[in-house]
Amino acid sequence: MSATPERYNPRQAEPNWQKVWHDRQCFAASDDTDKPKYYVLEMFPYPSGRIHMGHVRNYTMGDVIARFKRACGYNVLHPMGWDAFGMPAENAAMDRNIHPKTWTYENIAVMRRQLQLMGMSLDWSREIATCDPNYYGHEQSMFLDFLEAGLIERKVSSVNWDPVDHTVLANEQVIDGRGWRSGALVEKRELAQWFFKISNYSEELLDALDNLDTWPEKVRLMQRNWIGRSEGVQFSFELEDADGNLLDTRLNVYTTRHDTIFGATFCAVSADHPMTRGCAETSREIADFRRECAALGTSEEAIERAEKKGIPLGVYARHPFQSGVRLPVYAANFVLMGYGEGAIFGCPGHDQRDLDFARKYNLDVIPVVAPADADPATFKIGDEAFLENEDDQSVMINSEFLNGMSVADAKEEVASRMEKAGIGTRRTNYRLRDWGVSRQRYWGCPIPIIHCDTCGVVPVPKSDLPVVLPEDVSFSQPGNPLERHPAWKRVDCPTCGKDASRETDTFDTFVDSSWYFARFCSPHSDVPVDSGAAAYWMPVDQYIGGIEHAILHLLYSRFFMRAMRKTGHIGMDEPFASLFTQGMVIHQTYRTEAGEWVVPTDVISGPQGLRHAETGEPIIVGPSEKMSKAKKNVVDPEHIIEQYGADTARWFMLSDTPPERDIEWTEAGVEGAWRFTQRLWRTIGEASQVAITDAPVPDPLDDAAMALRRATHQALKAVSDDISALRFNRSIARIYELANSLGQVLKQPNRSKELDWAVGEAARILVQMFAPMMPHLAEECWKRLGMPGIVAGTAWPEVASELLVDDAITIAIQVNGKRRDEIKVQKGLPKEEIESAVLQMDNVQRVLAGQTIRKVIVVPDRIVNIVAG
RNA sequence: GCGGGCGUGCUGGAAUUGGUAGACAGACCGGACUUAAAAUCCGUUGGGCGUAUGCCCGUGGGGGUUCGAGUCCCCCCGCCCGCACCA
Repeated sequence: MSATPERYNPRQAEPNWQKVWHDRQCFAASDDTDKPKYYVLEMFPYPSGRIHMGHVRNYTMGDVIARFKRACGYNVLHPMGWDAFGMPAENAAMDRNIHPKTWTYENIAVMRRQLQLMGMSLDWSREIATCDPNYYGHEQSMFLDFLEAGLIERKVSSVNWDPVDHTVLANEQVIDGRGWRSGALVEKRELAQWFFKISNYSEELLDALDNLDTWPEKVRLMQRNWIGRSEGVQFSFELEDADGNLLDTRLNVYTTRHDTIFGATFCAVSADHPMTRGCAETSREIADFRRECAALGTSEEAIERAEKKGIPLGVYARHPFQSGVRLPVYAANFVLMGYGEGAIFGCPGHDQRDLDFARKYNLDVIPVVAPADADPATFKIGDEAFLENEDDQSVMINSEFLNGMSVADAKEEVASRMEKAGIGTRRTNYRLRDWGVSRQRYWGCPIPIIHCDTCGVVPVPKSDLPVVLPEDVSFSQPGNPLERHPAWKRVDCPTCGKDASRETDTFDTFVDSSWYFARFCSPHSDVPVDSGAAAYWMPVDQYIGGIEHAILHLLYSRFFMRAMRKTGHIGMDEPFASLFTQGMVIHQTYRTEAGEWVVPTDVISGPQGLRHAETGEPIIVGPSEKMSKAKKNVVDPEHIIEQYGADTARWFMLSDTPPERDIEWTEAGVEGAWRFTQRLWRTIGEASQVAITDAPVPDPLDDAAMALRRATHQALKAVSDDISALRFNRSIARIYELANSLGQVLKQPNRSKELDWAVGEAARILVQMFAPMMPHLAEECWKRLGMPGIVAGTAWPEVASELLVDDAITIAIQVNGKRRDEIKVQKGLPKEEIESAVLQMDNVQRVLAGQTIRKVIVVPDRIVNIVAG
């Protein structure tokens, strides 16, 4: 890749233009509130070490939007920061004996430099890192405000506990019931933890989704399901013992299928239900069963997939409407304590889990809903529960006073009767649970709470904030270093002055990322968010990130805004006006015959197929998967930049594949992008030989000049629309088209003056159009064309709308739906005239020979379809 | 288990949202240039029949609605993702 004068050399050009942009402070967002604002934000990265291709894709998309909007006259905020707390830093500390802080800041330095190499138009003066006390101190202060506002509570919940590492494990860290690092059998353990009361906002968070109409439908649906609103009835059963004696406790259950009450044949309570706990004290079997359930883990998936099991508790529930009918009460592994009342009645005919359970324990299965055309006497349930479909005309059977009713009517009737009898109430229930934010870890934001033997839980006074993490910690022993720190924990109680101890739990890192976007508005303010700056910049106009954050991060952020509003920190509810979720970067996987993963740079193709570059072993190609260190199918962005330049990498990321889909990184694709940068350079070089003038449009224009102008402005319109809609792949196809047209014109000898004028216009607009994608090359080309200033400081060109419509258009002619010919007509020609012209055409006459015309459909400017037979 | 998504040439994808399927790109093959290679330029490429400017088939499979379906509806097949302490 030696630089000849003919070739564009990104290694020289890119650092040069990056310096120019920096010196001119092109990308610093001013707080000039007179200008219309545009806030574009990509999800900030975790500083894991080096940027990866996923970052390149994400940040390139955001940068295209930022540069485009800036050119369109907006005051653009495009900041960057670091989601800098989290477990990998602690893992590094344990594995490599490096302090989490050192590790994190070293990574930040590397990644900041790499992002700068990419030519991102970021406002670095606003950079924040969540592990900086200047950031997390404000987080602590908001926590105290939330606490005072009643948005936070402390309660006990169960976690996966690794008894060897003395740490809580994420579900994904539990593999076959054992801790991923220690291999120890994982226990369920009850811990007192802090919760944000997000469930206070269940209904609001759900309803407000309707207004987020520029979010992907998929994400809104995922959030709706996550919040999980259901309409049902909460009611209580009377309980009796084996001998039929009434007990003094009742069993509360929640159900959405109260219509099936006559099909109930058992009750089931969670293994963590107080009733089960009570029974476990006197029964060894029940205690064992509880232990078995605990080993299942806490994930809903594991619980639902597990074989349905239970154990009788020796008590019976009296049917509310059928005296003498009693239902055995089981503790069961598929009933979740966190949902509803942690207790259900089982109706095996109409719920698959209940049916599986009933079959296992030989319980009765009574069908109570049947298709309208079924015979109630013979309708039976086989291996599949009969579920009511939405449009089903099902009717109630075997249900006394409900017989013959629809499911909806039966629900209504049962709810009313229960309310009248005083045993139940209608209730809207949500699946959304409160957000547990306590983490028993070091590298996170300390929770600003003090525990005092006398005063109990005492908030740290705001004047004592921030509670700063101690740096002199060791990771040589398992467990949380804060727990065993000699001095940090000890503190005087702010209320009574006696010896007390600090909370040693830190926040879930989702707390850090739930408000960083608001902090970017005023990153140096001495309050969490400056209200004036936030009122101007918020909400984020375009948020871009991975689909993996579709639920938690986005839902927590939506909650946080509401909590911040309630405590006076911000004046709006929704953080992200528009959301875009981009796909992953994937790559083929390579293995040796022995099954070892091989990095792509070690694979060479030779006459005998793919071989290992060093050992010569044959290489087996596997499917394309998300780039991961584990499978070694990674390509290092910095390596690509060194080889081809940032513009080529950026261009490749935007070409061909729609941004929401997974993109496959291929060497051939990168080569193609590289060749195109060179082609643009040559084309612009040739165009620069033509005098570029700012003379007005020559009048009249010859046909060739007119055609090129049309192509230019049609491309400009399409590219503008496509960038606005984040359809980068389509805008790139249009740029190729214009580059092709311009290249063709430049090959023509003896061009007219008018055509050369159009060449100048096309070249100038072409450069501006690809500038958001390949900003360095664009600056170099701009200079070559002799244009004043820099592209980054130049307004987006205006579309000459009179050139967008061709006066003659080609429309297809179909006979019986099959295309037979086409006709070129004046745009807007009336139906009748099109019809008569078409019917006279030779091809049409030929195809129609001997047939009767039954109907002629003419859609002006679109199509003609002749129905004949 | 529950919930969601996707399926178009050899490949990535496009299709004005019901109106000429395959834009644009990659790859391959052929040609030009070159001592040669690279680069560049030109051309071919969904399948089948065929002398044809012609016909038939074709958007995972099957059925339906419609003058007209890649697009809308129903059923089926295949692949992928999420499921609350990874971030």
